[in-house]
Amino acid sequence: MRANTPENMTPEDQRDQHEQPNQPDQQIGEQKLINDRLAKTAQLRSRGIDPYPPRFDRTHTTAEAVKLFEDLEGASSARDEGEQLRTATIRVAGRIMARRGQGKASFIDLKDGHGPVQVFARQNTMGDDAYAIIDLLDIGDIIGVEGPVIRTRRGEISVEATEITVLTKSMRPLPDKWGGLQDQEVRFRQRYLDLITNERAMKNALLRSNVVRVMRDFMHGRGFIEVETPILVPVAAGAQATPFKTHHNQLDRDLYLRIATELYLKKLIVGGIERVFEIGRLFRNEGLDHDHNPEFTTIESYQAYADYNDVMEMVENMVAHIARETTGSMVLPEVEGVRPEIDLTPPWPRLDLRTEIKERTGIDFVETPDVESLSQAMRERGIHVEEGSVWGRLLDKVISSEIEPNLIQPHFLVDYPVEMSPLAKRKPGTDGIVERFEAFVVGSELATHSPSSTTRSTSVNASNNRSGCETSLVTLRPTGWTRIFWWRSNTECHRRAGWDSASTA
RNA sequence: GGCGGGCUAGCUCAAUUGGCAGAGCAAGUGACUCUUAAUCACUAGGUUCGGGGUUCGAGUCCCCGGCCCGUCACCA
Repeated sequence: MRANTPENMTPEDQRDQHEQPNQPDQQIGEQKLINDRLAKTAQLRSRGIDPYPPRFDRTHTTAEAVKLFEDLEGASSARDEGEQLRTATIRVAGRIMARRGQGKASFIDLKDGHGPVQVFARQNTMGDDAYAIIDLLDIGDIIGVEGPVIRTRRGEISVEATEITVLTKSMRPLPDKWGGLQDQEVRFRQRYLDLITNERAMKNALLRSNVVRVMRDFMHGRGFIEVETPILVPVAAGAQATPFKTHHNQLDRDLYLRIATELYLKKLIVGGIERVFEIGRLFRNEGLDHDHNPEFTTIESYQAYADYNDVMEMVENMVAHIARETTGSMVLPEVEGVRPEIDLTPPWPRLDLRTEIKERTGIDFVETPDVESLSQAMRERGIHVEEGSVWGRLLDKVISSEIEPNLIQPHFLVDYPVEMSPLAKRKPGTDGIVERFEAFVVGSELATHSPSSTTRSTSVNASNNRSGCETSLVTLRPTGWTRIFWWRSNTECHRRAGWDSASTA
């Protein structure tokens, strides 16, 4: 819009015009918005107001303020009709999310960590001088509000301001109050903006904290003790993944960031602890996408004298318990267009791997015992065959592309061929089958009890350095093990719908 | 790494066949003492991701580069 600009002016001419003395305040773009706020900050200071005071004595959260009024309303019932109810004076604090001027009155939507509350500010309530501060407020500022809680004529429970205190003057505009912040990169790199703007981001952060707390309680309730084991390790053992490498200067020695917690937990079992778990970060130097972050959190547990049936029982009960404790139900509601309702109620079906593959694809891995026959069967069904893959790797591809995406409701796949997990416990009475399971929910892997070193064979262990050679010195008891992946992405991960969308419940 | 989609005002998004770069929110000024996506009037705000090319004329077409998203592959 250049209504005042002659059509034949170049952009340079216009810029020159902007810099002329009669338009000294002309600013462009975002800088103008910031300068407006700097000017308001200066005005606050000139009135003797500190725009960044050191503390504020809050008496109520927004949620408590609303409840305070509701309790008063409930107690006074209908007999005080006609008289406006008014609580005692309280003080709330939060960020200005929106404001609506109405002549010599204003409404401010205030949000703190517990939710929103409306502030109702009137000039004849606050007085002319105190009300004047309204003009110096912007969306994004943090303010403290003192006054009683009332219900406005239109029914909104509001703090009726007698005094407003600027706690933090904000310099940059917030994202659109209605459209919010959409750019995923900005959301992840400026997480604070996402938390301010998108209610779901805040809910997810709180949900995650609850998930961890409940998970921890669950494990303690089952007699597991929690430990922390080394993250900087001389040998990155316990999984097949590329580790991050680092160096300790004083020792002049290369170290690795752990790729699993497995080895040290196993040592604790050897040492006599019977049930142990660790929640912590693992680091894997590999590609990243929405399902894979180089650093991610797992819980890993070991339970002496247990087998994979015991561990499956634990996993399904843990997950269902967490869902119930954090969302109120073991059934996660449908997310439109993303996934159907998910029922986590145990027990989850145990699917025999061989049977499942046969039913889904027609491939019987017992009848395709070598790379050639399995590759042939895969090609016939249009499954990508990566040249040079070993047999176990090929079968893993069949599972991940044909079985896993279909396991929307929670399931366990059990009893894997030994070629896929050469170090796992053999299943008694079978030929070439190991006691391995993987749990799947919403088409992706949730937990595993698998490949390495639940065996107690020293010879096998000694042959595989990365799977825990040190434990081969002392024999491991029969032990059940699991590793549960969750929130592999540090950032919000919409494809992990099982956890993520629980927050929308 | 392959293929596909995208990058325009602080934010969310338009722009027909290549023909004057727009709107809503946010911001500024004014009106309004019960609004809640407040309303009304006016104002300002642009290196259309970067570079090169074709053209009378490029947000639009071509080439090079960057970044984001999706997908397949890799990886687990």
